[in-house]
Amino acid sequence: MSSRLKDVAALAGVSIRTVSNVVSGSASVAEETRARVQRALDELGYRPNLAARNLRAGRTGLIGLAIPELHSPYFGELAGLIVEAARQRSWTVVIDQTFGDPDAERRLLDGTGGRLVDGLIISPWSLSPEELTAQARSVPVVLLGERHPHGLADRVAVDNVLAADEATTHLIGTGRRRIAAVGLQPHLRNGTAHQRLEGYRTALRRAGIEPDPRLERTVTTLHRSDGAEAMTALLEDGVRPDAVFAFSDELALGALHTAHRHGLRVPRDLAVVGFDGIEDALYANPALTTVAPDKRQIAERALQCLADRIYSPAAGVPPLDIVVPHRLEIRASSHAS
Amino acid sequence: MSSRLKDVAALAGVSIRTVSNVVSGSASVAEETRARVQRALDELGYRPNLAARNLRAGRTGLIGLAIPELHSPYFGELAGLIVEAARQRSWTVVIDQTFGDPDAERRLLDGTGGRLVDGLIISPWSLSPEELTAQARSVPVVLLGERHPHGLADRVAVDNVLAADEATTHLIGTGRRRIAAVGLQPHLRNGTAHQRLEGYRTALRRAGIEPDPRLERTVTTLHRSDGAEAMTALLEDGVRPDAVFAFSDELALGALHTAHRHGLRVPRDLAVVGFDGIEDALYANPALTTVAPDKRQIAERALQCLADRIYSPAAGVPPLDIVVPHRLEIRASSHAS
DNA sequence: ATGAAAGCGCTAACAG
DNA sequence: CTGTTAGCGCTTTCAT
Repeated sequence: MSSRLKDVAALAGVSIRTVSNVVSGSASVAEETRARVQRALDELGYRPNLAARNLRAGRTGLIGLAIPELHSPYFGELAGLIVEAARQRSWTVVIDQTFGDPDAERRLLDGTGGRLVDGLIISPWSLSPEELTAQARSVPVVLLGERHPHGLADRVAVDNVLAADEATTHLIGTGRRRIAAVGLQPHLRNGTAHQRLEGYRTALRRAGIEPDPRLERTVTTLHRSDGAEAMTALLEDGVRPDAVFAFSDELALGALHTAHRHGLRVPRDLAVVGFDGIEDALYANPALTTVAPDKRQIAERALQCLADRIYSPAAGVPPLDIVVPHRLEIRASSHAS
Repeated sequence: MSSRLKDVAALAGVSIRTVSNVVSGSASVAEETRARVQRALDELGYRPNLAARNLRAGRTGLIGLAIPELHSPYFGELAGLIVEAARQRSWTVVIDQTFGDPDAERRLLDGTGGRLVDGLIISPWSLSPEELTAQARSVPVVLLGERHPHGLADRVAVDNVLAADEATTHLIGTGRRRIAAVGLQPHLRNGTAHQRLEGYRTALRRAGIEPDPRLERTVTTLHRSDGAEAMTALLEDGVRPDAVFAFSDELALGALHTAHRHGLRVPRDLAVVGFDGIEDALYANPALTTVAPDKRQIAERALQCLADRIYSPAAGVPPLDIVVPHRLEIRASSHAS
């Protein structure tokens, strides 16, 4: 088995306390003693037991990251940035995938299953803002994406309404009139898709175009296959879109794929715009125009919020609602036809 | 602050022991007592302190997953599967990104920084097999991908030589003769790229084609941008490839992108095959042929190895070298020209 | 069926 | 500068 401070102390012929001091480097230790202890440390291959340290400290140095799924590019990229931002603050990240299961989201929020992490970053899919509010919270929480009406937790997100408006306005500016919206998710309580729809409709109306319900398409998930199916349905239903605004890049890539299969030329016959700014979008053929949230800043701000809550004294600070900037990356898929 | 067993016991008027029994549901408790304790539990919103439980148990229920980067699709997909497979075994995953830094890989393997996880799954990039062997190990380790010559840790991987041979043979079968290999990484000690190169050359020679060094291309990383650059270089160097076998799907997608830009038609003018079986490949335009490792099985087997090492009594079992199946997914990007 | 108490490995307050 | 010891919150052995 692995050795403990006691073993090292015995071997070096000093007290446990001295070994602890050498390990932590905190208090000063006589040079000769330190050398002897260090030798014992090396000989036994001592590794501190973090469970014990955590119990003692009352903190674990772990933060939870709860996202719907790790395999989708958006969440993969975001998770990578969060893990890195956490590491810079000497935190370690434990990852939970909720797959949009409302029970899983609830369980993580209310801490059933035990208190392990010092804080939680969660990107909720299935819980409504009201339910998010209702959940008891055992540690500081940061919400990604979802709005939190009564402000009981910090929140970091882009302005979805504005971003969708900009994307749609851009399409209108390239001469498109029959712009489909792909990505409605009425089965989820989550408000993100709704906000993007709102921005889309607002932009249309501003341009004097009345939103056509047949151009607004529901999807089950945000994956490429859903985008491909929605595109197929749009083409088969004969609603003749001249552009697609997809609520995720994956949906957009699926739509692009179907468009190619049907012999449509992008952007000549059909313009396509996505949302998320994933790496794939840049290398798609043609390169995909996308609304790119500043993911690095999302990660950074979320961790900053957690750090403030965890380390700062009182719980006096009111919940923050942090709006992170986004950029409309215009690429070949939405050039003028 | 959060409440402890002691607080609940005091409120319910029972001993700590009884509360613990109710929480764990292990020993039998009188129905009336249980109800009273449960009420106290609910009232105080008791959440077990996992650090304490871990210290007591001598295990943390955490396993480490160390991968070069989370944002790349292959590792994102793999990490998602591993997190899910771990959850089914009641383990939680903490993620480390090494970015291929040899020091980071060493540190994780030898447990410097303390013992937190019960086991470690690591996908090494920069350490040579020899170095991997030399590292002291504080917990069971499973290596993904890299061969471990002296067999001091379990290893799970596809047969890279065979898989590369198959991919190359497939390209030869479509009539290609000038097949470029993109993805050599001589600056890394890791042997994966070398194995794929070996399979590639073997297939060429079997078909009577002498490998042309000018068709073998080095990359810095396995990202799309590297694939795009390598493709540009291939075209500018005038070596006129009629096919590209890329050692990752990302490289292949980058190459595909560049090919399109240069007006080449895939697969007519150029066939492209990737490696990894990522989701993007299926939705690329044209859909990308790829060597797809059974990632679910990689995750499953890796966790099985850890479980055996962690729970099984003696360390008698010799290290396993598990070869996971792969499939050559033939798609439009490599159809006959 | 329940209570009392030891002890997991570590840090830090207290003593010397 | 270094030794002794309490105690973090939990599980479990030993008693009752």
